[in-house]
Amino acid sequence: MLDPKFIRANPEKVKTALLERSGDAALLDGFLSVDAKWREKTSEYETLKSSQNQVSSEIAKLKRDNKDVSELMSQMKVTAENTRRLSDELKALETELESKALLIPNIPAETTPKGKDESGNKEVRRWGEPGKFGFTPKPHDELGEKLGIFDFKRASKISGGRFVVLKGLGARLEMALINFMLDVHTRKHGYTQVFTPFLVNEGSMTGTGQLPKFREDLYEAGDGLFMIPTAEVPVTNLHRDEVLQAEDLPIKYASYSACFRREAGSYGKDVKGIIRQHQFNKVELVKFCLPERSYEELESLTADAEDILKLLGLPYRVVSLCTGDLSFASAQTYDIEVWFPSEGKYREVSSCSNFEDFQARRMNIKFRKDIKSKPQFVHTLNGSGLAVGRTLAAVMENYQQKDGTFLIPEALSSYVQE
RNA sequence: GGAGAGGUGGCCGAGCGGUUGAUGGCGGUAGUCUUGAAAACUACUUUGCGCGCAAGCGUAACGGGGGUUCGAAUCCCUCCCUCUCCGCCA
Repeated sequence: MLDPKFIRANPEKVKTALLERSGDAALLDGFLSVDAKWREKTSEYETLKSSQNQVSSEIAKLKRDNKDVSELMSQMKVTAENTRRLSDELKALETELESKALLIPNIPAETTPKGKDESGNKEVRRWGEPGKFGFTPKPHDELGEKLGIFDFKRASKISGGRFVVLKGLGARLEMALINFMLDVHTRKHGYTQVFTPFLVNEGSMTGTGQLPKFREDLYEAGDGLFMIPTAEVPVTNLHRDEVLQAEDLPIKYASYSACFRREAGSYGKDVKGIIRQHQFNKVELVKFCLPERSYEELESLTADAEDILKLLGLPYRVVSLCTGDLSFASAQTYDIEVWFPSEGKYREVSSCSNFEDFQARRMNIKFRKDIKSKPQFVHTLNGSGLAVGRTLAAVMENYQQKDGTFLIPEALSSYVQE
């Protein structure tokens, strides 16, 4: 959510930003007109309420002196009627205003490249050289099925499409990657590990921005609960409605979770392999930090995620998403893409974003500089560190041998030893 | 799932429907005293929103929502959450 005061003061700026990220400028006009009505109604209501409060306390005094107040009270019946009516109108406007405000996306950072879609994204850097194979490299799903470590058939029997069963070394490697990533982030990069519920309530989904706009992407579990599409949701919401101490910032969490996505709009995309699943594992990095430091923190968070690929020896590149490709809540995002030899291209394994105070405002997460200063919103960031299934696929493809087996990267060897 | 108890300011904890934004204590901040510290004493110590250049004024908030009333932390309804006991269960 954007700051209403900022929107009022800079309507043109917000409009430009909306158009850049292919948003709807009518959203803004709608917000502003309801906002104007709301402010007018607010002052009308508060004025009336003020006089009502005054008379009420007068009645209290008179009553204590045993004076007759029946006439005053019958007069006040009318006033009470009016304040009730105004308050109802005000509430309706508030609801409308809130629902409009929740649909306005974040404003892209100055440093976010301008562009209308994926083609406007800017490559920032590359690391590693794609390996040379003396044969045609095979896709990971083919390797996995041949080796008996992926079972798509049985997965579709027990669950359906876009699921996989990992077996033997496949299952072992998946867990190994999770533990390896968590170890690196906690021991080397200083994150605190958290393990959270995979089901969250509606308030949490609204806080991080999945709701109200992206309900169709989520699995609803009933009883008001939703299955998380990423650990970002429970972890960022950990500090919802809290005032943090400035000296505790930045707070850095690393969290493993299974992630659940309906992939409603992706029919026909990545139907083979384990690239796009309804359920997948991910280690997520989340930070809460001082506003003036959030862009430095974005750089270091991205570097922390990249470090996993370096340690695994997987070639990758970092791409800065352009305004048109930016996700709803983000001000700036770096995608980390790992090399897939069978496709001859880089594919996303991590998305690292600075949300500035967009999520913090929705979740009411503040900090206090010192005891005397007012609380203000923190900045929140997150990024995958990394998507586990895709990393496993990349390991298999990049380390594959001519005979259809693959080597295990040195960094993982201690994690898969029997 | 059944039975009971409870949700008040950073924390603990009061609160006959009427100067209660809320007694008191702890904590915190500033000051007095002291060579320094402690102790003691004094004062201050919630946040959101609207209006205003500002000082400030107004309004709202005692788990959430609704109701009764001139007036609700206090009464009624409803939902949520926590705890205890029983049942069931990895």
